[in-house]
Amino acid sequence: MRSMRKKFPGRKHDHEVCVESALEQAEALCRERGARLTPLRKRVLEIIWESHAPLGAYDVLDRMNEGGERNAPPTVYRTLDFLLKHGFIHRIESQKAFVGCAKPEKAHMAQFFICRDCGTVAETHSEEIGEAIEASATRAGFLVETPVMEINGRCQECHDDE
Amino acid sequence: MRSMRKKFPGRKHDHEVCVESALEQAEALCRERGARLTPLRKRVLEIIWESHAPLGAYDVLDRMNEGGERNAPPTVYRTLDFLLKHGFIHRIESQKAFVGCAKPEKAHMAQFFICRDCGTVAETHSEEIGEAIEASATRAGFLVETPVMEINGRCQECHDDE
DNA sequence: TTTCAAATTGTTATAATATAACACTACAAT
DNA sequence: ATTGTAGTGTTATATTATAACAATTTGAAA
Repeated sequence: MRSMRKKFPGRKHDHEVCVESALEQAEALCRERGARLTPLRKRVLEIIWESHAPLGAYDVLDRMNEGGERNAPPTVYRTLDFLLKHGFIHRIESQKAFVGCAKPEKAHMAQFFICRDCGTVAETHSEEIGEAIEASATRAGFLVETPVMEINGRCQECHDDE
Repeated sequence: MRSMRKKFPGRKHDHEVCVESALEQAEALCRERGARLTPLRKRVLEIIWESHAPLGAYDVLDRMNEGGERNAPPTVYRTLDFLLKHGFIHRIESQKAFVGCAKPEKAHMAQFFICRDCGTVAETHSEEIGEAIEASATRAGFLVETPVMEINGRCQECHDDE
């Protein structure tokens, strides 16, 4: 079944649908939670979702200010904090950059596969990895809270290209 | 077998032995590789090994300059790059900090268990986790190169303390 | 509706982390 | 001794992130 391989957001998936659905999910979750997805926050989320490659805080800021606005760093960092807190985005530690979250509805242990060529990040939620980590942690007497798993390498499309 | 639990560097393990052995290993590997463990590099490695908690670049710099020296940031960053390249230290991405490597002899996929209370980092090399990641990567058509696994939580000693 | 408290956003300044660029020195091989 | 390379010193600056406080907006109570 070829399509099973396609965990990675392909080069020509319908990205508009992808963004719209992310924004709608965020709206719905904010409504549920009594949080406010203000125009500023919605705009930042939209900017981050413009691609599946992580975007640095100052890149987001530049995009926000393209129309001549004068937003300053604290504005973007505060907004990113809000989006992080609600699980709408993730921070990719190894890149100091932010990417949309594919499963914002509940906190979860995620793995990020990051392609060094195209920069695309795919998020997975493997039970198997989760269990392996728990097992390893237990042996060390360790209580897992927030694991960071960023697996750098090359995606199918990029190594097909050579 | 109680001692099996002790993957974590305990509060009272013999840390001098720990540091000395790390320095000796680095010396030996440099000899093998025709690399030079200069006094500067040795000193930085020693500083990083002073504890099992990761140390920021500027903390290292401060330690280097305690005797009135005037080393500047590029000096420490260059030295850290050398130590990273040879696998003598790791960078903990989620903390922008550096910690000694327990297995410098060859490149390896490692997991870091990081205690949020005492800051201690324990390095493990679980086959099981490695295999789970490879399996997940294969399903996504992904070629793993350098995974970053930083598992934040609490170590045994710290949650025993409450 | 008015008013108030809390949340959000704006603004200025600065902290913390990291690198570029170029000068100088030490060392090892001829 | 000469010379090329690796290592170190030095100055300046880039990049990422936050502190502190002011102004504004908002939603709900009075």
